[in-house]
Amino acid sequence: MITSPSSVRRSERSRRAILQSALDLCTERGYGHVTIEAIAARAGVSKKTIYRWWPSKGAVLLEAFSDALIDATPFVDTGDIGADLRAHVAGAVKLLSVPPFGPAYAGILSELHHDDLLARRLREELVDPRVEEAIGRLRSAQEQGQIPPGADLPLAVEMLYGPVYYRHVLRKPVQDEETIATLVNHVLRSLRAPGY
Amino acid sequence: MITSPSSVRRSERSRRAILQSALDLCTERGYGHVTIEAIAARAGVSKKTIYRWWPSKGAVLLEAFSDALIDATPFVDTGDIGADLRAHVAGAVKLLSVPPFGPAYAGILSELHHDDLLARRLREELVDPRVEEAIGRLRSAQEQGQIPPGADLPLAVEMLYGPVYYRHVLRKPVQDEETIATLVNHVLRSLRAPGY
DNA sequence: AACGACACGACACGGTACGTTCCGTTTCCG
DNA sequence: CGGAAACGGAACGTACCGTGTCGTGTCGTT
Repeated sequence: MITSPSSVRRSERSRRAILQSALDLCTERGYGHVTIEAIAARAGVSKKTIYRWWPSKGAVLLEAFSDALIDATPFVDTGDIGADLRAHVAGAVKLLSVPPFGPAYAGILSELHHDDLLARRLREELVDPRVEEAIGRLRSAQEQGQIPPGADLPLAVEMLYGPVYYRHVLRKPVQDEETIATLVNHVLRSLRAPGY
Repeated sequence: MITSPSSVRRSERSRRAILQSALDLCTERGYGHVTIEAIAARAGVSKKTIYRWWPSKGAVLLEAFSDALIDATPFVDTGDIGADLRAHVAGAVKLLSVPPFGPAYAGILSELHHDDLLARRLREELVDPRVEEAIGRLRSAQEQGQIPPGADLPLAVEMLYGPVYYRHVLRKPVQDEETIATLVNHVLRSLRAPGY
């Protein structure tokens, strides 16, 4: 997320304080009260310093959220694709269910429509790579015979992610473990079943 | 969407001018430039008049968008559930692909995180009723033997809507007809296939 | 060790949109 | 025909935006 100067003289202290302050504000007062001015005040930092390294508050939160999501939803391979997908989706659901990460991601998504740069960054730096990883995990299962050869793996990933994140956008209560398991099972079934 | 006074003396002329101006601004200048002040100026209306009947600009656009979506995606029953679902989803995709409705809906979704009232209204007045209608259409197919008796119909609806709308949020290029057909087929397969 | 470049905190600026209030006018119900 | 209510217009203070300026301090360079 580092933007232009990319200098070695950047203050790591300020960077951490900014990211942490942004998340704290998100927890305590909600995304709507996360403003550049509030972040600067809480972090003991000049607004100029924030604008020097990030183009918007969405970009600040994307950097903070991105690390958390990657940690919370690793792509493991235990050999059981069903169990692995359940654990993966459950990780995302759990992360989204607790402040500041749920509100932070909702807020980031809410900026996309008027912030082309942020939208591109979210896709290129977070969504697309993770979709690729998910496809990779499915392909591995495919090679082990758990998924038929001709299956539409990219579509499968969308059918997994789509409901989870769209529900988050609509602010419906998050799914429980059983719902996740049912979703994963249905997606896998749709790949295995004979053509329509 | 009428809020408090609910008076018969309300100016229908102003109401129409406000809704149309909001959509026009969305088309011409983008959702970001749709402000209460801009709507009022274009509609030749006082800001007070807008605030009297709607709590926010999101509520104004929701009223305008809601009518359009309901018109564009009817739930028909030709007896072929696959064809009907394809037509239904295609209607939604097509509506979202053209201004002002695509940007308008993205903008409405972007307000949900800081506007509890708007979120509730969207769910109660648009999303939930349409989910129910979709379930109803699936149940009809179920009674005709096109879908097994024990199928999880609510989940099926989420698997249909989730990918379409989440892609819209992420601003990925909209799906083509073939992708829609594949999605519908997979969802129907997941209902028909034997348990995992 | 001295220099010079650059990130830093601070503060002030004009601009925009917010949501509210007041006023005088118009419209329509009773 | 009288009065209540919605109306358009204008102005208000507040909040945050993104930018500019300035003096300070801290690093690399020589």
